Amino acid sequence: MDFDGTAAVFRALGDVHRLRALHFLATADATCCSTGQGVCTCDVQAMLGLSQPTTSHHMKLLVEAGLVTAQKRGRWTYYALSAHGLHLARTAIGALLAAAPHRDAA
Amino acid sequence: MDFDGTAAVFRALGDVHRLRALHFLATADATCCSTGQGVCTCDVQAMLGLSQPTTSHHMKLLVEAGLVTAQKRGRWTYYALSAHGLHLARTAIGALLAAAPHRDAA
DNA sequence: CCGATTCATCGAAGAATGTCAATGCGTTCA
DNA sequence: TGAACGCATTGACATTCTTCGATGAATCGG
Repeated sequence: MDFDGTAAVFRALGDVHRLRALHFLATADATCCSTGQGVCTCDVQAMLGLSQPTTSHHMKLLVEAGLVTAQKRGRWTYYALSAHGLHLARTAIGALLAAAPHRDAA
Repeated sequence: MDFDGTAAVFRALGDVHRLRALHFLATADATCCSTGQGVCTCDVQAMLGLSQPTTSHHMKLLVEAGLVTAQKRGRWTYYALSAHGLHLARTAIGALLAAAPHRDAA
């Protein structure tokens, strides 16, 4: 098991703003930014209410963790969820959950 | 969605030593410590190679995150996985993964 | 071209985290 | 009762993280 890589993914998930950004990417339709082509940095920034550099920093961390893909098109950078890091996380959680006492599985 | 609680769980998961401790709890048989009654702090400490206070600190964080239960029996504190936090984490991952593009072309 | 726009990077300040040595607390055993 | 044991807490320190303002790089419109 790749503890270092898995811990890095969880560390990226362990921030409220990043978690909110991921949830936003999961539920946003394409008609957000002025372009209507996807979710760009300014959309995430407006949703989070953080400064632009901070938003950019968080998105970079998510990309590095393999949770998000970034695609630069013209002036805008569009983000989308990536299954890479999410799979890593789910595998680890699943392995632990399989060994956990599933008594009150609520 | 409870972003704060979920982020707290992920933050607890985002450390190599804590991840290793969880994996240890998931795979350890009861014949570890001198007592043979379960996994105690000294077992985790020996496995991690950290100091006793640091180990205790990590285990406390895991308990607070709902990932581990602690039971004090005599002189020893026995730990076990808890489904509580793990379910929170899996639900969040599942929601994101359901919205992620699941074409594993790469 | 020139200005405006979108975003990334840099530098710094404050907060949070990981770590250990020293100490305290409860339990067990002689 | 006293000594040893297992563990939690405290205090301190170094590292990392979060955040922002200022600045730089690339792109589009006029």
